[in-house]
Amino acid sequence: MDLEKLKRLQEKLKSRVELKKFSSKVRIVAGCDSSFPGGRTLGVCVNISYPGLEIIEISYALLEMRFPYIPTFLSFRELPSLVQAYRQLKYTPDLILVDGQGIAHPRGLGIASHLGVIVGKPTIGVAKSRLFGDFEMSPGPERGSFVYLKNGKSTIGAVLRTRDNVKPVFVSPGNLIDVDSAVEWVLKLGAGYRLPEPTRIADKISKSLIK
DNA sequence: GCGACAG
DNA sequence: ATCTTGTCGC
Repeated sequence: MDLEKLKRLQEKLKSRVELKKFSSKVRIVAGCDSSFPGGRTLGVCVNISYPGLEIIEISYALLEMRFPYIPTFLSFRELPSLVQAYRQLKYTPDLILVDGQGIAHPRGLGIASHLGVIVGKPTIGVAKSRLFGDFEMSPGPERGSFVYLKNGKSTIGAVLRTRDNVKPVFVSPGNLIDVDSAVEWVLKLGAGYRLPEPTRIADKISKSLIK
């Protein structure tokens, strides 16, 4: 594998990322996540209703693993199965949440942005830990408080508390949405857990599907 | 050279 | 991510 070549591909795709206010009507939100049973990759996409937050449909794809885990190159490992699973969905979601970073990435193209560019839909990255970006202090202890993630002078995401006194998550826009709308929607899609329902359920299904 | 480093 | 049981706390 030629990482320098992949870096150039990421930089090229980054130019197709568009950050804008998100104000579409939302009826369906997809959650995407993957797991690695044996030497393979299991990509899972779940369509959830909004505001009901009920499961509408589930799709998945199991492929041979072609790429190792290398920080900042996560999408080359997880996207093949995720994109295939996404394309098998019967309904097109209005918004997609992905387990990982959006633009909060060294080259501005985390897995949520990469997927967003490929499918041309609004995406949000929700990660359980930090990859890139700086923040002065941690957010307040109560659900809803957050601090912005910065890259120099530009805002690239937020460290958001989704539950009282629980470790915050890292939210960043993937494509066709901005930081504030991303934070707003992650909170709207939450229901008492650290992770928003789309990603939490996708992760849950991904793990139980292995059995 | 050293430290950081999504899942 | 994955390997893995019970256990402390709200």
